[in-house]
Amino acid sequence: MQIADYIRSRVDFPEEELKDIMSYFRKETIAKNTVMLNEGSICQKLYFLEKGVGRSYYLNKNGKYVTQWFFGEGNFMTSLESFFQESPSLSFMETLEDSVVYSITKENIDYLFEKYHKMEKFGRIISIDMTTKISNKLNAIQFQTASDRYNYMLKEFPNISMRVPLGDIASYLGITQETLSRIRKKHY
Amino acid sequence: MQIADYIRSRVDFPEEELKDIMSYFRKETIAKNTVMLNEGSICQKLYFLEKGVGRSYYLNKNGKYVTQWFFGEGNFMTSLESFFQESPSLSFMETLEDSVVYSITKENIDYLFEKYHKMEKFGRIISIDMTTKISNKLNAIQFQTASDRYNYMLKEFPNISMRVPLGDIASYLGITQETLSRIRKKHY
DNA sequence: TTCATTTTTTGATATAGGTCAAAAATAACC
DNA sequence: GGTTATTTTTGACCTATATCAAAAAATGAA
Repeated sequence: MQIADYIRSRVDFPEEELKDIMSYFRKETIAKNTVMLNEGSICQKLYFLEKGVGRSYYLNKNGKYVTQWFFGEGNFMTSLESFFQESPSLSFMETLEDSVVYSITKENIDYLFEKYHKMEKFGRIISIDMTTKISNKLNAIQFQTASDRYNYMLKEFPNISMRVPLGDIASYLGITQETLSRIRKKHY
Repeated sequence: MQIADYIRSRVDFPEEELKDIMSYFRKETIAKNTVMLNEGSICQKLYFLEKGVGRSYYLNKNGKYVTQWFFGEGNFMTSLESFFQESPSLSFMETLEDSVVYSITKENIDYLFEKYHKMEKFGRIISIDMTTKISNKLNAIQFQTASDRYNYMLKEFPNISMRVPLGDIASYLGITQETLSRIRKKHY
């Protein structure tokens, strides 16, 4: 999915505004397993993932890496609070495949928010979408068995579940990798 | 906390804009244990809770009511997707105490979003805040023991934890009420 | 106040999923 | 292509928390 199409699908910008907005995004290619953001540093960019997969994760108090979120094609990828509040990130962010992204800086997106009323609207709509998605995860995690959680994963990230390490998925779902392995076996 | 102060704290509206915005909110008093939104119906209003406590909850597939979120004084209260996407709500919403709220309709808030660029900004900021909060809950729930979860609850909702039924908190935290009761006992 | 209802606590037992350890299967690299 | 490193699977055992049941405490209505 192209970023322009994605934006258009959410807010009907006049074409010349969209063109201007697009000019602030920079295309980048990022190799597999590149850590794009470290814990403690401030997230400098908002990425739109055109191709590839990424995840955010953090180091929990038992010294284990826990996946917080997966990012697939056609989605924005960032550490939301760190980027928007310019605060030290609590999590890491990395690519899990060679990826093609479009990135924009905080400065530029703020400029666009100021410049275009519709850009703010776009920001609001995207944020509400994100809230809904996280809320879905929460509902899945909170009261469901390990195997229900895996079904949620398959539904929410249909084309990611088979492309990323099992351990990353297990920690995302709050179960151990051994348990996930056994679930997959039953699942055939 | 007054709603005007809350809005001011997030975005610096010119006073006359704020005044106009305020005029679209209607003060309401809602008695304890009033169901404000039913599962399946479309959430008609966004509420700002000036006084009282509320919660949203849903009926899970085992026929149990599960608290999804608590709303305390000085916060907005709504079913986000239902209100903004005008879709049937997946959850119920109720007051847990006699409450004083300021409400606004979807139609009016959309009008204000269109009218004031800064209103869109306010909407965006609020949504990001909400995402952060949900994300905090998720991190607490996902990998922590029952007792850690209760500590999260105390921290996130300091002045709510002692005002609402134990069973409502237990389901919010994804544990049984018996377990929560035992935790509270140890807690001294 | 008293009685009925709801909520919370306590006790006994069961179980889903965790932990630890090692084997098997894949993937990465010279 | 063979060797090493990484990831996944399998097995045996354990523990935190669920479940079920019933007593105690708190709340509310008349």
